[in-house]
Amino acid sequence: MAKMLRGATAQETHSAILDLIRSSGTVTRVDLAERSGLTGASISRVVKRLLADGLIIETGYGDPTGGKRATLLQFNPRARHAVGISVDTPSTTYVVTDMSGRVIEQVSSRGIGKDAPATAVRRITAELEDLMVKAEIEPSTLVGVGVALAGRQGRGGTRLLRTDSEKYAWEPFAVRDTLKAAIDHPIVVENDSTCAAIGEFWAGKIPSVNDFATVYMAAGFGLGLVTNGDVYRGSSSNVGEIGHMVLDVNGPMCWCGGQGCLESLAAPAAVVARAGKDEALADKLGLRGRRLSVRSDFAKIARLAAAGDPRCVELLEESATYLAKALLSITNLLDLEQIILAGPGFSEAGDIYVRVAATELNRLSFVRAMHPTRVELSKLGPSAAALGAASLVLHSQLTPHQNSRA
Amino acid sequence: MAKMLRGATAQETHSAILDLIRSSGTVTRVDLAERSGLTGASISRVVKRLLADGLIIETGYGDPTGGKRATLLQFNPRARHAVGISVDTPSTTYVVTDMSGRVIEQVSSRGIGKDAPATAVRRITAELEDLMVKAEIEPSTLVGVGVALAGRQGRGGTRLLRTDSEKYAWEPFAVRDTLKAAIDHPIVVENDSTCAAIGEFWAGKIPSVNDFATVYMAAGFGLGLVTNGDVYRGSSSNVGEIGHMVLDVNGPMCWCGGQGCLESLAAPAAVVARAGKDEALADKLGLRGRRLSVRSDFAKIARLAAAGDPRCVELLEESATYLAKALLSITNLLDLEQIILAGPGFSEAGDIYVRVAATELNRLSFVRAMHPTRVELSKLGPSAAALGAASLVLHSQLTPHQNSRA
DNA sequence: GCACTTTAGTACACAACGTAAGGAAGTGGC
DNA sequence: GCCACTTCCTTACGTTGTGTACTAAAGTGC
Repeated sequence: MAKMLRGATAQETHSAILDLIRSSGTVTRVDLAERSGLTGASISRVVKRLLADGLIIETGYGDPTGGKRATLLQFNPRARHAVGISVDTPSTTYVVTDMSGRVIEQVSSRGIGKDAPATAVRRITAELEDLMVKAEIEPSTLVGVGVALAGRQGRGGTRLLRTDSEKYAWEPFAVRDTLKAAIDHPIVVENDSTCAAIGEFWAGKIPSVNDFATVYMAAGFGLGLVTNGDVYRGSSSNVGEIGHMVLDVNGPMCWCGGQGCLESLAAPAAVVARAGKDEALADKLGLRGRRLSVRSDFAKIARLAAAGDPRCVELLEESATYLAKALLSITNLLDLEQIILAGPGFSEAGDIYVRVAATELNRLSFVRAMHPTRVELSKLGPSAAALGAASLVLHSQLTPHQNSRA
Repeated sequence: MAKMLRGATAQETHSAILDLIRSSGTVTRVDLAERSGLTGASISRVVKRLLADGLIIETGYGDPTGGKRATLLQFNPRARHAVGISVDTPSTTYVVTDMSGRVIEQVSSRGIGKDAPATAVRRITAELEDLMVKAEIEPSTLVGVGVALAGRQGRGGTRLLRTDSEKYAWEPFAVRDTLKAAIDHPIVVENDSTCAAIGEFWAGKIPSVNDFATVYMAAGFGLGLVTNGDVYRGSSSNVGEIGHMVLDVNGPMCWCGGQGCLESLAAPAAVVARAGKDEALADKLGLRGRRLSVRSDFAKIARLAAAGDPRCVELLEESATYLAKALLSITNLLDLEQIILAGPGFSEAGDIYVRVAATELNRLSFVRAMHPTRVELSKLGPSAAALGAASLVLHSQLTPHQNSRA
């Protein structure tokens, strides 16, 4: 057991106040005192320091209320920067953000495909350095680098789940140490769904909800959890493997060895497979006689559904119904107030998933009598994971908890 | 937002150190300094205070190690007491414990049955006062009273789920305020599965696992979560409603409105119903032509199964398999290290459930490559919830977090 | 213009922890 | 038996961060 006790250090108080300023937009010192529970005197001291560090700025005076007008304080997003990288099979996305989570620069390159881990990491390192130069980021203003990937934390470090249409393999993937050696900044590695969750919390400005989940759909499903405003990691940082929740004990076999898993019933591959069995639809989509990427076929179906094609809508509603059942179970289990749908899988026809899930939750959730459970699409778009990875870094810098092995 | 910042107050530090002493059995001041991260000087101060309060005692000297021998410190469990009450339809259980969670006095009375809430609470209050006198508890040594019940926290306070064989009803049940008026001590109300979880953590001495769940089976299923050594409550203290997890999307209708819920497939009522359809078994159990308590019939089946009756074993294995699927989903979702089965439902043939669940988790869980997920029966017996309610009070007293609205 | 309000900052007290130093109790060498 | 050394524990004092009380600054309204 390392250090287990520590008073509210300057560091913690400073970041807590900074976080208050950030999330409030524009505030006065008096507001801060009220909301933080600290006295005006303490706020004065902390604010003085934050101003000196350039992390906040004074931006004028508030409306008169019968006395001296208050000085308005604002977060200064451009004082520091963060980088987020989403590593996935079809593509790698790099994002540079300021401290408000706003994207300053964004670059995509080809995914890691079938590259050996060492090769892939080397390329990522090089591309990251190029990006830093291109975005003209003063190295001293870089808070850290976050990496989102479809992987898990194992005993021997990070392991990546590589999906190759039909094949699934876990591979060791030492991103952290390699990047650490190349650039002298904190590196945080986290799985993509967790990144999406924290990104939503941070950049998506979830309105005052502290317990929510983000469902991330790419090749499969993942769930990221934010509880009490902090990432929930579980006993070994492998939270959120919902792809293999059992939804039909007598259902079809899944590659994981189970039966009736969410993934085998509702993931893009399942939808595409069903489409392939429908001759008319398969012709329409050009599926016959070839083997293309599941993800692009799924995107095609989703686009047709969004355009109103009844058969495609039906296919997605089927997938959405399975997902809704899983979300119902999860909501009952964790008493969630809000669920966000994020990731490339929802980018074309996420509305269908939102509608089906919201209906199901309002009809059957156990907590619906106490509070509603909202279901919404992510506003971050397909780069939610990369943006989330950057947010994770911001989060560790701007919130008082020490929440990452950085 | 109330107070959000505060340094490690004396209160917090004292309880953290006290908790260290309790969980260590016998320690020296030097041990405490090492494990807490505090310096010897600070430990001296805190220990002096704990000794003065009678919460710990000096019990001799350690082995010589080439210098002055260390003074051994021990937790003094009898310095304070806690009361736990489990409120359920068939019976009410009262437990008085010392601070180590050891039961000093235990009393059962008839359950609340069909009593009106006000009547039931009045009786509970009276019985509690009798118990206090009988157990000869000095009021000043009582830390507080914990209440476990199959209910939820609603907008209007606690609500109780009353099961009457076939009928289910939510009733307002103002335990807290009524008890508060009768005795001048902190009252903590929590649902039975959460109580069982924290009781297991506290009195069951879970060996150094901080993330685990307790499944509580009575009339239905509930799940209590302990994460980072603290109770996880979710957004409105209604965590753990696993009874209506969807396990079979095409399964039988459930009273909740859903289909294929865990409860309708695996709860005691489902097992008894299946037994009733087996003519030979129904005769053997004396089920025919009468309508008795589901719980006592289930207990009878479980006893026969424990004795080896093949048909009864089969019935319980079926129920256990459904539960195992639910636990598999939950383990994948939350990355659990340990699952404890507790409550009256497991008291006769819990072994069968343990065996089936452990097999399933080791075969299919996603985290099994990283760490095993152990499944064990509670060592607390059928009064797990009551003991847990008492533990909840101890927990709030002995751990540095303020974790209950007491 | 003067009383009052509200904001912001200063001076000092208090609480909790760390550092440094020393006393207390024991071991082992000569 | 004396002395050097080790380990445990306490006391005295410094540091840090917060609260309280007071004051200065800036504005409003009769």
